[in-house]
Amino acid sequence: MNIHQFQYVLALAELRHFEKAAEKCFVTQSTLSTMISKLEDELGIPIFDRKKKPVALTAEGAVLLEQLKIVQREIESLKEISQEIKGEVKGRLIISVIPTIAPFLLPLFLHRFALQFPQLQIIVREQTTGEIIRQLKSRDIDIGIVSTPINDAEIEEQKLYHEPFVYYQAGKEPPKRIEAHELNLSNLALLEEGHCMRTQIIELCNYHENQLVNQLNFNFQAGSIDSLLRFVRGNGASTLLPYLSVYDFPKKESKHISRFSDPVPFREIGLVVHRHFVRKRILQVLEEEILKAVKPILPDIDFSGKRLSPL
Amino acid sequence: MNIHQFQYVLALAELRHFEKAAEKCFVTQSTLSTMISKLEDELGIPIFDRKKKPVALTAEGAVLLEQLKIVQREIESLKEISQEIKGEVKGRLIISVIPTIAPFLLPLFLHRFALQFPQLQIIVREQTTGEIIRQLKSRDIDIGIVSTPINDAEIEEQKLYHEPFVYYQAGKEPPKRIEAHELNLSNLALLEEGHCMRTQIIELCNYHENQLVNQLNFNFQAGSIDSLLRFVRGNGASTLLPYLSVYDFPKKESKHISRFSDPVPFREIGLVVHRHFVRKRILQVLEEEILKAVKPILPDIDFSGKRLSPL
DNA sequence: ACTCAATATTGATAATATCGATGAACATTC
DNA sequence: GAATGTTCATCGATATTATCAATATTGAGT
Repeated sequence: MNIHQFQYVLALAELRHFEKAAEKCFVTQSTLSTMISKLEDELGIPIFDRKKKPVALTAEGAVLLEQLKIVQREIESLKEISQEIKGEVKGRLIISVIPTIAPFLLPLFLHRFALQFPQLQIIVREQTTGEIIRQLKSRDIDIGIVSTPINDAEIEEQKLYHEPFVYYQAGKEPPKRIEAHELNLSNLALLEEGHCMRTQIIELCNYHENQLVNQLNFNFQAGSIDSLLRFVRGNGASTLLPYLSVYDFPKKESKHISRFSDPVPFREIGLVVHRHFVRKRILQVLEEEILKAVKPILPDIDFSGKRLSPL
Repeated sequence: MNIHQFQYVLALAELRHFEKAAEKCFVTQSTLSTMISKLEDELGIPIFDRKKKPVALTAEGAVLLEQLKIVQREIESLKEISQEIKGEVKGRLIISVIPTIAPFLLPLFLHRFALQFPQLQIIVREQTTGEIIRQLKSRDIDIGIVSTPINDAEIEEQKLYHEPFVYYQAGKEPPKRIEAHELNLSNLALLEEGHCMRTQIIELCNYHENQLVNQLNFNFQAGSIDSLLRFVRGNGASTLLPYLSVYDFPKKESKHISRFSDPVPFREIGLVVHRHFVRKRILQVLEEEILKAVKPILPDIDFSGKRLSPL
């Protein structure tokens, strides 16, 4: 039993073809075939059914595969820890950010962050919180930037900052300051289902015993803040926006913004990783860079003890 | 990099002596030395400081060792899963039971349980809940039998049964039935600190707003039910006992027992294992055997919805 | 029956884990 | 301070095994 055999099995399970799997592992088909057979013999269980059209996993093989993936990941972690210790940060890092953060936060820090790890291939995606958590658990992505808390035993959270919501009213100019409970909820437009910001805002309204009423006779499914804003402007509607999305609005646009007076509704933004994520240095630098970029921009509000935390 | 190298490092880290570690791994000292060096080279980090009198881990080595242990455990799990699939149950199983359960429950099922797995070497210990949880996490033991719930993300629980407490009064004969709130708390003796049953009983008393008063001018630290009972009898004191500890009392002793009338205070007993415990079949048979042994003995009380759950 | 595609097998070879023997470093003993 | 013992590293030889190229086998489709 050896580590290569594990890789061969994983490759074959993925590609379902001996030659292709062999190629992926940089060995010949004969080697792959022999080594997988040996592992099966040693475990005493056939992992693959070679009679099926494209080779398929046996029922038992599927169970073993799950454990093999775990073993493989832990061995990867071993290497990553070594690199961390040596101060080397190489390889590939996949960061996934929710759509109500990504377009505003990423430009603020990503470039400077990437410069610090020239050997690291950084891939950034945009996904909803649910997708991010799922993929963190399956270890398909490395780091998520979402609205915390998540409260999942498999996920570790690292608080970053609190981001206030602001009120946006198209058409007219709302007052500079507004109370949360006096929100005008007619024509309040929201993001489509699946975005945590939608849920947060609905809960915020319920908390103030405002009833959400959509007076429009049609429904628009906005998947991003940008798209939401276009809709709101085009229809004289209103909405809530996260602070970072409006901080660089041109003067003309700023007139449509109301800040909330105390207590300011806000959301908490944080980094999330799998419990077994080991590249602590990357996480630390990422946190530092984000905070360095965001702190001078965010308004200086004390959110401690405030209950209007997200979700 | 290979699996043997992992074992060599673990053995050396444990024994801190190349020859002894080599012996443990059934190889020569030269092999062990070479292979460990190779792993260190490949990782690029010295794991051991060979200049120290008995070889010592380097600071970095200590970090790597933790991950190596994880890898090793996951590979063990792979083998265990294979054996489970094949219906083979071999190897060693360590079960740890809290002292207020062990002497009464174990004789009821252990023999029959062991018979079902003739190839399994079963080791049973007695430890407090805290020790059991700690050792489950470090994977030094396999299964715990404790009073649940534990509520720990790393621990999985499996409810077994509810066990009522009874009241024991030395010296005189208490009534057959007693209400929880009319407990005579003077001279109520308890187990020493660290036993969950002690905590549970104290909470029970607080719940009924009884104040625990020890009128004796000395203090006895009882570490087991048996020792507690001897103390109680010798001093005309009283105490609460778990049902299984009194169900086979001789007639003369039974007279000192009061059962509680509804709502009966009770504790919940359950199996606990580490999240990554994979020998599901053992767990299932263990549960079956315990329930088979205990169900005919326990009184037929409906505990559903009762709030006096333990701790 | 023939052909093709996919996997298994075979025999040779290269890589490497292991061993026994020996060397080097260092502490202990007389 | 020379001798001895302990402990780990190193070396050359050997056994094991992973790998390869070539070929056989299997099964499905024509």
